[in-house]
Amino acid sequence: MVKAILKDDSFREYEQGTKLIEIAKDISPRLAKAAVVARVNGELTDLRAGLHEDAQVEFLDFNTEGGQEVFRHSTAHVMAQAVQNLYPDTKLAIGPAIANGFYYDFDTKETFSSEDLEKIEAEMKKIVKENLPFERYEMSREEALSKFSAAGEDYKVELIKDLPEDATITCYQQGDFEDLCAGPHVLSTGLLKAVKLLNTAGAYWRGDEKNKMLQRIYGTSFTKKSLLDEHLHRLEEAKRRDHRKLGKELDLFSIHDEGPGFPFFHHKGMVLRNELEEFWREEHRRRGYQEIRTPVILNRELWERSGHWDHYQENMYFTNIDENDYAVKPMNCPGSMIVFRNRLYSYRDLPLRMAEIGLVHRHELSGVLHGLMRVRCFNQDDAHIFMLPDQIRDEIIGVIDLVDYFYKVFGFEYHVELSTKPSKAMGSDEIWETATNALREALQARGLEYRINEGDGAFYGPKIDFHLKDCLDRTWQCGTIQLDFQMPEKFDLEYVGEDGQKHRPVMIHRVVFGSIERFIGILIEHFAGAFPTWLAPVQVKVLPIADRHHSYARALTDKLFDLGVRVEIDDRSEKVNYKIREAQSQKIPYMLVVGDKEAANGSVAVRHRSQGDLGPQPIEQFTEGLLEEIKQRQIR
RNA sequence: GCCGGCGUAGCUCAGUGGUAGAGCAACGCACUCGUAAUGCGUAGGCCAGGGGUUCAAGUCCCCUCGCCGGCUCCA
Repeated sequence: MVKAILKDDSFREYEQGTKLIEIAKDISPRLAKAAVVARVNGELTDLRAGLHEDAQVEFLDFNTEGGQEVFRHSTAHVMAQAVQNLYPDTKLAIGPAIANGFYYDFDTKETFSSEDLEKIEAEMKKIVKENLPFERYEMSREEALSKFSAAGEDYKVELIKDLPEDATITCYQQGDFEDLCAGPHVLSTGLLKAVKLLNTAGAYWRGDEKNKMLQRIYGTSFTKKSLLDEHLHRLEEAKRRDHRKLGKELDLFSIHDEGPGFPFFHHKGMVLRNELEEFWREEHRRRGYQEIRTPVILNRELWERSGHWDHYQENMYFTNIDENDYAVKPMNCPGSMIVFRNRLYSYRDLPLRMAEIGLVHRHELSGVLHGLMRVRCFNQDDAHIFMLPDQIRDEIIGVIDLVDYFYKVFGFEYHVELSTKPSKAMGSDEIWETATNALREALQARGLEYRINEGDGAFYGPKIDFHLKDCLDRTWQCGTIQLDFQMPEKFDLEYVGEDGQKHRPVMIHRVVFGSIERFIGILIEHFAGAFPTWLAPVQVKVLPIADRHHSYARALTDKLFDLGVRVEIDDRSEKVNYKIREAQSQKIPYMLVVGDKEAANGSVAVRHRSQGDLGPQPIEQFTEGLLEEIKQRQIR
């Protein structure tokens, strides 16, 4: 007999080898019905597998992360089967579950059109209807190699060859389709009731652009059609929040063929942007930063010295002045180096926090441009902190606090990554080790959870990245903290220490918004264009009901204007309903309807864009509340 | 840059080889109105750009540019 120890620490005994699905049924038929996969001693395991020793046993349904992943992964297998049924000469690459679904990469002469996706989906439905069991079996390395090379599955052969010598090689089979797979899988295809193939895309084998480009099909699946419909509906809703769409509708910015990747900011976008910068300056002043501004174009020698000429050239733009080579800055740091070196600092001056909102240009591949999220010129809210080695930890913690404070003001949730030494890097392994550890310690001291992003550091140092999500849950790097021992060396930076000797300072590069453009993109999608009042391009719209109310409405508008409120009046000969509709669709926080009653007693009828009609208020009461809301930067 | 899709009025989109359309927006006139669209009228297009096929091209083919979804890359 073996013990199955359940989540509540109780246990049940079964004969050795009892299938997990039987155990689930024994506990509760409902549990067995909902279960997608089991977790045995922390390992995801097929429900069909037997329990052979005492173990912690847990059953995961579709509502768990692991359950969903297994469910989607099984759907990917069914898709691969459907594709091979319809297009027999297709070779299979890989097909994992991803955040909201799954994909599978195929090598085939066919180019899949949307009609093909429908055909494949129909074929998948057939396979689901057949309710084929997913069966697992193990095989030796040789057996696996001969099986998959005989089948012409070159990519699988490559995968097998890369498995460690002693790895257990497993295959899963449903019907006559089998695939190399570590598993686990759901019991049978019949569970995969609601499937939708979403789109196709090219993807390099193993993500390397030197390799062949494969065809990837993305899809998603759910246990019930209603859940799938809900998900598809959410996707539609998300498209309405797209910053590119809202940027146009709200007249914030535009991007033109005349400058792909170079956004034009319109007046309303600039108002928003200036508010962000004002907030930024206020907070940086408070936290002991000074502000500088350095040129956009600097000569070749500088970029050679900084290492950008060697390590970053393919992303840079160049020009020639008086027969000398110059480059347009892709980063602000070399400019800051020059400012630091401009005079001699004492250890008493450190840490020196030197901020710059700097316009940088980077040559990005045309295919990656995306609204304001990825552009070819953007403003970084940069800062370079020069410090003594023993100030590193506190300074990093200070920046982490700053980023956290900023993101909370906007109500953003974020996740953190620690990126380590890339292949194209300057400096010794030891220095990288020290720098990476300093970042890690700061994260731990602050109790922040983080992921390791191997090899994704900047060429001059490791970094902590702060990622935010857009309307489709795609994540974008915004804030970053990079520790740099290289630049001070390259630029021969020095300060005079307590001992009267010259010493090398350590440096942090950091941004909070990251790119102001990208941050605005995130901001637009996060609020769906309904910005907090302090950021709203127009904060109040005054709506006179008829022409005879114009003078009262204008006096009111002037009064608000004098208080520093961004106010507009809609004095067109239109009905109030029409004016409200327009103000609503512009997502203006407050509409003040004024007619006979208001003009008579000096009041305003307040309408809030999301709370609706708030009724009449004396003007002073309204302005008082409004100014307070703006001052506090409230989200409402 | 690579794979696939797309490009028609300011915006959203119809238009399957035979005279370029609608709604909204703009402009004009009337209406003076109480919490999400008043009515009537006017104007607006080198159908992304270039080349080709055809008696005839928005429509079919080729090239270029741009956009969208991915890959790769990154703030």
